[in-house]
Amino acid sequence: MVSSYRLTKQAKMIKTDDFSSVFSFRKRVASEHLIVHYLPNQQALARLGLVIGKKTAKLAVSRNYMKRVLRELFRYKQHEITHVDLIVRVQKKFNQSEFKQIKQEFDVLMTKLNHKAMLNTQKVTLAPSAQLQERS
RNA sequence: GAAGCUGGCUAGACAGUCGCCGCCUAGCAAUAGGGGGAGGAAAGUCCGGGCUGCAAAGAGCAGGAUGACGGCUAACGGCCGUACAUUGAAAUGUUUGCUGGCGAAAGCUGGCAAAUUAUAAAAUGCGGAAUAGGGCCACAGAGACGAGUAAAUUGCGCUUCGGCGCGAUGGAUGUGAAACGCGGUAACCUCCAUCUGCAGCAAGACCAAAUAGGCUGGCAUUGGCGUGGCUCGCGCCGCCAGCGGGUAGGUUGCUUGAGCGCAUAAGUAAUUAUGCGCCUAGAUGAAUGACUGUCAGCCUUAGUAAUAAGGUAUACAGAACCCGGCUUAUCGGCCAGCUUCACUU
RNA sequence: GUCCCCAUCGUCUAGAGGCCUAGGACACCUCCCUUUCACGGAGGCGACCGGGGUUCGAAUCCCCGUGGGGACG
Repeated sequence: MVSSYRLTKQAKMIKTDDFSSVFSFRKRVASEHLIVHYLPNQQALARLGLVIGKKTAKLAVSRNYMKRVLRELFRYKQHEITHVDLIVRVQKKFNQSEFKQIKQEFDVLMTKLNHKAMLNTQKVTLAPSAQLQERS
């Protein structure tokens, strides 16, 4: 167990290529407010990308709040998540009164994802074509 | 004290745990310590500037903006003062009606309702055009700015004595406006005065990497491009269109500025001058968050009240080069001032 | 961030101050035609994005907002 709960810059996903590769992997888990896309990566940590469109919340304040909350939740859980690239999409907007529900949803999603990703990594190691796709 | 207004300030506070983004110090580094970290509107992008590039942006036209008068300002379509117009209180006054008390009566004194005038504080709006010119004015009406009509009165002339012709007058119908007053409309064109070159930090500068100096078609020094309206001027020398291909990294611009606070002086005020003190965000897939406790706040319940218990985590909303305004959104709280009325001394 | 554009029945649109109680097409509703449906015919329902201003009079002109869309190095 790593002692620090720091969120480093390496754990952030920035480039468009990363985002599109995760989306093209076409695996996801969802709850009422959130959709999480994921792709197992070769690095020693989990990486996070956030997508919150103007459609879900019109105000910049609420969009920024949602980003902060999701980043915070990821920060607490980052060492319990297997090494995947995550993209969290917000499907339905939430505010401060719904924080506890969001936290619960996030935890449930992460345990689900860990479970699924374990299965997937086994498949990936078996199938060489998926590795090729990842290298490209 | 009540009513109606105007202006300003603030935008929950404190403590703790885990984190985010710059800066400074130490360190090879990991990291550690210190200190800082959203707003009054950061918003809309409606105006005005600074700054940067285009020639130090140079001339003219076109286009655009503004418009009482005076002032303030870096500038403004902003602000302040004055004048004019419109609006503006059941608080007061006045009138009318109903009704009560006191009184022999004259009368005095209330209550309710309705109507209405004048206004206060305050809010909103503002150029000229019979005398520069053009356009438009539906319906109604004889007639919409050229002219010209029926009845009435009256003057003159003619008369077959029934009237007819010409001129003048005020008035009628209908109209937003009128019987000639050279109307109304310039938030229709235009004219007058003042201002105005264009683009915007994705401006611009530097570094690195890569591509290219390819192909096809067209025009070519009386030409083309750069200033994205035009002409001249100035600068550069191939240019334009299509096809194909390649980048879309980093540093800087980047926060000390028409800056903020206090005091004094000038001015009715906006504002200005002087002195002293202070440094107050600089992200770039975009930093301020989450949780806990106490006290405020709000809601509900109990209680005459003080208060107690429970809940809610709190308006509008997040800097992106920087300022001055305007407009729009907004839960509350505090302070100051103005007007009218009532009461006390 | 900066710079632009648009808004009219449920949909696509016409409308350059008075002819607008806003026209047309498709859609919807009712009736007729048909044994019935479709086609066709007749009628109806239904809108100027919101608020101010200019004007005698605004869908139209001016200002402020709301919503939607676009472009960039």
